[in-house]
Amino acid sequence: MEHCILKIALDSPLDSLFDYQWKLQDETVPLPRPGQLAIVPFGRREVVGIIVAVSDHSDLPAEKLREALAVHVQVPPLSREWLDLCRFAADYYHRPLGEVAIPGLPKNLRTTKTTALDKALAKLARPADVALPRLRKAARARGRNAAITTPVESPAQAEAAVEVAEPAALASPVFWSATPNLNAAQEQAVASIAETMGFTPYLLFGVTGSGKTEVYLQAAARIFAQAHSEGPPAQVLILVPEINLTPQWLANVQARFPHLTIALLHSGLAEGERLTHWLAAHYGRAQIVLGTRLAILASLPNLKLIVVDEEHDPSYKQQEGLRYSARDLAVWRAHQLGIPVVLGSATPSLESWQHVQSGRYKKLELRERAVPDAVLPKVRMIDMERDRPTGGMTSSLIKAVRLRLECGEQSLLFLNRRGYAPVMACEACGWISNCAHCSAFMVLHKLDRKLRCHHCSNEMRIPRNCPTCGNIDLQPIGRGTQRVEESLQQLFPAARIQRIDADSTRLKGSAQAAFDAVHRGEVDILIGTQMVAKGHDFQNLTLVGVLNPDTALFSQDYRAAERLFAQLMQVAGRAGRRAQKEDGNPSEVWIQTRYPQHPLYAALRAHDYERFADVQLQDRVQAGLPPFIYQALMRAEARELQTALEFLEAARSSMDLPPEVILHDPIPMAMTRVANVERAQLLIESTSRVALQAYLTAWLPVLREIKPRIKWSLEVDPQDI
DNA sequence: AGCACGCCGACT
DNA sequence: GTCGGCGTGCTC
Repeated sequence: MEHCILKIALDSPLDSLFDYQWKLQDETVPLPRPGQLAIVPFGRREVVGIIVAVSDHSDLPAEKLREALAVHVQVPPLSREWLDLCRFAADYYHRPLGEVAIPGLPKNLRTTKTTALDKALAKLARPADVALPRLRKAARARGRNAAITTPVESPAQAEAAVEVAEPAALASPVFWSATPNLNAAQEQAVASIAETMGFTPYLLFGVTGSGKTEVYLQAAARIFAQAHSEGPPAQVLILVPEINLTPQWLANVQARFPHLTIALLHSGLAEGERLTHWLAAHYGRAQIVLGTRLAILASLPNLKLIVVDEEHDPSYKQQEGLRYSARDLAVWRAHQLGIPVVLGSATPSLESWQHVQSGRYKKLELRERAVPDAVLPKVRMIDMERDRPTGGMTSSLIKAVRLRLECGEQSLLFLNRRGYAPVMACEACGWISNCAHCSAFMVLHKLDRKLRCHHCSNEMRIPRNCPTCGNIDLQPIGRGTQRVEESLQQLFPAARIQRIDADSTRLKGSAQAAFDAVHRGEVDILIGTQMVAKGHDFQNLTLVGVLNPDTALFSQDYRAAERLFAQLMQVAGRAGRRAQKEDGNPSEVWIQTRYPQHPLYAALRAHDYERFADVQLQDRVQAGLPPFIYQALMRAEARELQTALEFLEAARSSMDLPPEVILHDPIPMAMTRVANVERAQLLIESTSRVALQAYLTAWLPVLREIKPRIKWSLEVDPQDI
């Protein structure tokens, strides 16, 4: 045999593998192996693909086959398990394997040039005492948001780890620093996780401050210790919802495991760092991999535990391209490997809560706050009908902030709307600042003196007078964080006010700088969007004010209430993280609302997630909504709305329906037009996940034949409908 | 998705 | 006369 056939997955929407020839050389050159990367000609360009199989025949005529150009022998092959994970995700979300497997790899591995790869491999091979100071320095410069690898190996071992696929065993035992005592519930949770034999999904349910992090870390420590006596060092994957949370997590993890190599994987890394960290995980050298949702697709040869912190968080769902749920893939991956997975939350997703009810997930509950004497903040409603707000703030809330200022304690004001004002309007003629390209308003950004559409790149200078009637008295309507910041400056001229939202943190590192300022006590009043609500551990923060949560109460989106409850519980959790000072004020959460009696707020006031969840689940059963039904959503877009609707109509009638599957009417999307494209959607539902999947599998090839061809996509388990 | 080919409008 | 608009066709 002179040639063999490589079956290769490429990052292309074509749903197939591609066959290439590979010339067999003498015995000294090993045969390509599945999981290796290969450079191949594809059309007129050269791309990197993954060898999925090595075979001796192809179904294609020989003249169509081209030769693979090279195989990446520097990098050990991706494992069978990793390829199976990608294959599962590809099948489940109905995308080609290559579109799942390739984009998850660091860019520097996907180029035909190997200079960056060689550099990274050299870095990994370099003796620890040379590489480390440079990484440390870079990390410090970047506010600890960078690469921190702390190898324990001798130079020789580091070399070995780079050259062979299998990681070298650690010579030294696994250390971890002295740990705080656990309370009984924590101890039991740690024991359950660490003693797990085989696949077990756990829901770690506990309010903010109940010590979930401690449970993850000590469970990890025990798993490291067990693995150490058995074989290669174990790896633990920790997923967090936001990039901004990784520095705080990194500091925690490093303090606990100062001798272990930690890899970070999130989209904020520079490409070089990304490659180094990815390789550290791939070689099994990084024992702790900390990252955002994309880290779920990392190569982890010795994975023994997966943690998904704040598992309810919507950011675990990718909202473009391959629309996967990192949390769901985490559970699948744990199942595949026969290992425990811990989903942690104070406000679990209703999906996970339902899995607990049905016995599929095991609940581990932390009822007390772990810090002795820390008490749950008191939640109060401010009736906005009685106490009319000025500048977005009621007099009660202003008074509360002033009290905290006088005590030298920090306040957080939460408003999930960035910009100065969401709309600008002319009171004389009724003109409003509609975007010319989207069905949305242009948002007023006063500092930039711009009206800006948050959905397309459309910007314009704030008009001096009304574009239709010439009236010079244009008014901002409603308020965003910038406007509240302005009011606060007037109300509290001596206070140090910090705004944290997507606009104020656009520059790299600025978010971290802002959070650091808060931690150092250089900020009195913090105003922010959901960016500040998640996970940050503010020690001196004792007041949380929620300015305007009501809009979500009556939303068309059936998940809005669930999201609002989680968000409010989470932002409430920012208050009173530490033990209450003897002479201090109790931590408080003030919620401005026009519906103080609403059941959602009643549950919140009682810190009663369970009651809230049970009521929601009952509603969902009765209404036939997830998690009791499975959904997929097809979206189509075109210049004309009619074209998109007609396409979906054709799609709907293109195939006979099995009895368990329902197709709804095609409808325009809630935001019909974005950047001059009209969008419509078609909802597919079934009481059976298997029936839904089978239908989609059969349906997709039919859809690809529908003419005229327009842009469309399919999302499984959509979050926003 | 890229990338090229291919056939019709405003410019050096 | 050409630069370039995006329709459609192909990629082992």
